Amino acid sequence: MNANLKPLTPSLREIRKSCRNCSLASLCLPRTLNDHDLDKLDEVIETRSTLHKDDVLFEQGLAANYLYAVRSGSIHTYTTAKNGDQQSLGFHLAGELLGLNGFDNQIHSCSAVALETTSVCQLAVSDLHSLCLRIEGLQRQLVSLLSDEICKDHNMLLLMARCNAEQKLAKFFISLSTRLQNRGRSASEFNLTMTRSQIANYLGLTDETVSRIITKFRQAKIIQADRRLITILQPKTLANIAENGKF
Amino acid sequence: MNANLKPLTPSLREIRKSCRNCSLASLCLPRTLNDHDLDKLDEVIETRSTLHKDDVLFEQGLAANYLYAVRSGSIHTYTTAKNGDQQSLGFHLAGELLGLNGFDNQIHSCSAVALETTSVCQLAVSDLHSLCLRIEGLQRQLVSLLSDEICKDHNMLLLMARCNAEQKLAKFFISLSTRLQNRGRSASEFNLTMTRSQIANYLGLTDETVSRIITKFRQAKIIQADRRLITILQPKTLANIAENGKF
DNA sequence: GGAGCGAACTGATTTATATCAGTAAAACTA
DNA sequence: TAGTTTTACTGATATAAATCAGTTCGCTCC
Repeated sequence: MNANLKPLTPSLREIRKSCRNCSLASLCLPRTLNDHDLDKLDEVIETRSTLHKDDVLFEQGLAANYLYAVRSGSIHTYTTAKNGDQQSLGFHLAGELLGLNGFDNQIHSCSAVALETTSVCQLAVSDLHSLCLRIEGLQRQLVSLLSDEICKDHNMLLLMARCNAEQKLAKFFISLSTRLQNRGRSASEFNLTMTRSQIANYLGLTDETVSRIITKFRQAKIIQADRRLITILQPKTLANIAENGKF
Repeated sequence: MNANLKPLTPSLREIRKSCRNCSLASLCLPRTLNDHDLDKLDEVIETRSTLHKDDVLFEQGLAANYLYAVRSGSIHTYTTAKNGDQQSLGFHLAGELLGLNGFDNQIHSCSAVALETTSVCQLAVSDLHSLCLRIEGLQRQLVSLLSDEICKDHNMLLLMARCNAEQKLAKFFISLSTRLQNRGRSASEFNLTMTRSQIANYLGLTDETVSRIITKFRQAKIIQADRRLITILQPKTLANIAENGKF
């Protein structure tokens, strides 16, 4: 192959600098942006070098200057209390944003760590603010995103306070399944990138309880669970458990 | 007294239309606003007629067109799940904002009801968006507010998942005390505007547990609690319980 | 290819909180 | 002001999930 020919797949450099070519654009970008606006965005969005498992994206207590979008892989966020207690806050999949808390040159209120080999885009908060003044509708989009995040947190509070362990796990699997499906992945079969302990912490349970519920679901043939590989066999039953807390 | 003299206290009409005269301005307005900017804000901020106990400010499922600030009194927000489960999301005191979720002409994801006679200011979301374009720094302030709200929710998740009943109550009293103090009220003595049931729901507990913990605190002389009137006798012990979960 | 290690699972037991079942005292209301 | 309702509290009991104590299964790494 002639080295002078433009390669069929875009070069790394081109990927780096083009939101237009990114398969995630429809997920993380405002729908209303025109070509000109996209160029403006492209100017300020950077791609971090690849993160490996356990690499830190940002750390609680340090300055929060960027908004991040997961391109591929997955990121775990968690907060640490004064007394050392840790609380998992979320698992962010490809196409999802993070860094929405601790905005505006403030300080990160949680840490973010890669669960696997992961690539992220980042956008300086200061750039974002000036872009909002130049791109019609971007401000509303941003406020909308933040507002959505608050709604998600409220749902999580409902889950924490009012759901039993089975409901929590059912809702967790459904959420993963739905989000993966929206990203064109299988809704019924997927690999978990987090440990049982991390799931337990996220749901306000212990490892043992998570294990037991998974076993219970497996025995009832609602899911298959071979280590990290999950297959949802009865989505309707799972949805029913998520609603009513028993089966 | 001559009726033609300007009254010393501003008329109701003046209060209604002037953020500058509002004692809450320093709490709910951006610090950086100059006189001219304040005039712009005054143009679009409205005051709702007084709400009485149990009056609905907004309802889950309906269009969310306003951002609200509590002028006096207190507001309870809660969300209702599909299966009818209710989860209390917060108690909003004078000077605090609400309506930060379900922004941008979306739909309210929670309901808001007055806990007592309450007066609120409201600002149309559409006005807010155009103001952001006209007032330097307001956009950052708004994003910052939303971002703070997310941090608060994350703290609440930590409380739900990792705190025992005593810790939850201790943190609840400390939060109220701190917020009231910031508003110039007593940090050690205050009247609750919510029932034990509402507190219990908010903290993910039952009424009985809340009653028992309050009794325990009272017997340990950490607080006095005469029905809704709370006096904090040992703030340090309370802070210690909030940290460590036992005393 | 076996040692070592962490992750996942399982069983026995404990415990914190929920649930059930009331009482008492405010707070309405007629 | 008597009657009713709501709110707060208390005791007895039940239970879901935590804790404690392992075992087993995959990996990683010499």
